[in-house]
Amino acid sequence: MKKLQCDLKTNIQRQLALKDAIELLSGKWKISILRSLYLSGPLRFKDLTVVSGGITPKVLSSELQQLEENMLISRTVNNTKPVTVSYALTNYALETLPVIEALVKFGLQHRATIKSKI
Amino acid sequence: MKKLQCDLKTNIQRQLALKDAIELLSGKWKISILRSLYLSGPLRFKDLTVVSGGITPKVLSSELQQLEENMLISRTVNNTKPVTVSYALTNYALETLPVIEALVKFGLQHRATIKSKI
DNA sequence: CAGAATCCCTGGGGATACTG
DNA sequence: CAGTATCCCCAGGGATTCTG
Repeated sequence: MKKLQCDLKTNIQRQLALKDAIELLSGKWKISILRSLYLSGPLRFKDLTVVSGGITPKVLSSELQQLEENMLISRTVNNTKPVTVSYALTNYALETLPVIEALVKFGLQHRATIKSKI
Repeated sequence: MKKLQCDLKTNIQRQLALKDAIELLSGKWKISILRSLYLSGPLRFKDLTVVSGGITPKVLSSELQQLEENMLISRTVNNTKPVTVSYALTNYALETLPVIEALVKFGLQHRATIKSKI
């Protein structure tokens, strides 16, 4: 009984945590952005528009701001001739790598099973 | 060079796979539904509305249909007095567990770090 | 180059009520 | 109970243009 209550409690905690995580990472581009930064290291605004493939500046700007608010990326301005800005993963963002890896793995499996069905 | 091209190619594959996975699991409730089914085993429609907490029948119905289309859940009708319907995870859906677990883990960490900041 | 400003628009999601 | 039928709404996204 004690055990059961404890389990219930932790499950609720986990349910809430799950919702939080989904909320943080929700959006059409955030996870792809994180993965790009992980693979390529710090990238500039323009690079991200290219790498992400098809995202418009306004939307990218929005996504980046949200990611920065949640401490998942850092923004640094470089004093170059025309000003450039670099975005990089924070250490904290490394915690999201397992999520991304799991998603990629699942996606690959899914593509494989789909292909075998056709 | 050969190696680099190969890496690029697999990265593109992975990028696409990632997009697919995100697409499949996108939605405000899908992942929570999957987790509930995983924890509790097969559940009926009504149960899912309760467990998910606040989802309306129309939306639940929509989410379930999409999940079924993607072979992540199965729908079975039981010949009971008033008809009942059970939803269960497919074997295939088990592949999503790492994703869910990773999300929960991240969510818990996030809550911890947030709490420590306040 | 890095973005802000504007305008637009679809659909995901919700509230409510109804049916078999 | 297990949904469908309607109606509704706004926020997430997008296209385009403009500025420092």
